[in-house]
Amino acid sequence: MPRTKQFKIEEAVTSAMHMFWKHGYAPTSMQDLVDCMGIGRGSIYDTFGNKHGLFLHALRYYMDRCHTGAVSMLAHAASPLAAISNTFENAVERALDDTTRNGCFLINTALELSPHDREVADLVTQGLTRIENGFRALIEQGQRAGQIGRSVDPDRTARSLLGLMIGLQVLARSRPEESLLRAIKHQAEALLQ
Amino acid sequence: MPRTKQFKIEEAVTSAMHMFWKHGYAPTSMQDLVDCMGIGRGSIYDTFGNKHGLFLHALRYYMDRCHTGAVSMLAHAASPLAAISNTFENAVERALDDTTRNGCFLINTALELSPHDREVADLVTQGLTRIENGFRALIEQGQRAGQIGRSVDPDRTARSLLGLMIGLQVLARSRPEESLLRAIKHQAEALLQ
DNA sequence: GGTAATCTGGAACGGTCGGTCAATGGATGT
DNA sequence: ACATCCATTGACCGACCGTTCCAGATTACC
Repeated sequence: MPRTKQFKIEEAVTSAMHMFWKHGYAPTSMQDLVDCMGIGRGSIYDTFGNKHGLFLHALRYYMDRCHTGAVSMLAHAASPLAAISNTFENAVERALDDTTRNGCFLINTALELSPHDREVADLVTQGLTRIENGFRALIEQGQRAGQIGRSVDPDRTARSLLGLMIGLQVLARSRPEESLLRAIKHQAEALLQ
Repeated sequence: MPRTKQFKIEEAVTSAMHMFWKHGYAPTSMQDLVDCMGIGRGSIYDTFGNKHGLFLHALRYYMDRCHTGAVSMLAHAASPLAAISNTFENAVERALDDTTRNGCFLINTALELSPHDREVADLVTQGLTRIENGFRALIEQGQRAGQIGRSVDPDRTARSLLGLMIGLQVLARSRPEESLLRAIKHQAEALLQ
């Protein structure tokens, strides 16, 4: 009966995500989004409600993508310790390759919108907690495997790793010098001795 | 001959700084600034050129204030080790008191504008470098005083402390839970053993 | 092929944006 | 007292904001 959607929602959200990721929420105009998503204004409003709704979709999509990416990376890692190390190594390499200095969409959003936007803040908290819990689980696995010392406190160390990862992502966007990023990665590994 | 300025530039910049600090650059409108600074639009443009110029003034003012604050704090600290510990403790306490979740203006700005604004990026780099150098100097002082072990690498540890401090400030704005902030502070101290 | 349902792109909306400017006001030197 | 000159103000500007709406195109079912 009805005409079917002409665009792939996922592709549209992906384009919007990259736009918001690079420029942030406020500086991205609906016209920017119309241009980069390749669909009309009406279609955007019909599908996502408004700019804020579209942003939430983009952020959720980013978080899902990161989550599945992390899960598959973890599955291929040689050990829990290697998984953590790889996570930081990936972040460093992405930061050095990334000439557009995008950093991490979740963390960019945490600073821009968390204090003023409840819905976004909830998503951000959920995302950060997931990272923290991932680190903790890996530490505990590593300890059970005898690869990480029992003297390492899983709670506290997971939180410290989260702190270091956030610092890394902020520097990736604002001061992406290799020596700086590598020092932080090295420190993350040192916490697990 | 001429009429003298009716408002104190420093007070006006202070008001603007708090506005930008809380809301960021883009979401702060000139009308917001006119309202909070208590002077007319024309006076703002005469004195600071434009919105961007005013922002640079506000950021420079913030950095100077932080710098002098840090210097006086350091002068009163019992030791280099205590100075670093106090720096983190202050950050934690400010984050817990700060119900408006402002975080650190420099770091908020690093994420919002550094990739897209050369002048701001230069200021941010300078600010971050100053923090890093401050940590390194304190570590070296602590080592000379025999309070910090020789096994601590000043370069790498200063960079790690910078990473942890950034993480702390991001979390202050996005997820200010005491246990989280305290874990990071604790880790900062642990790096100096 | 008719028809109903939906998608689509763009014109148009009121509001707000950053920025300008002419008129007013007030302090100083004569 | 007056002339001078700058600070100050707020009305005003064109541009752009997010959002709405609609006319026309397209599709799936009868």
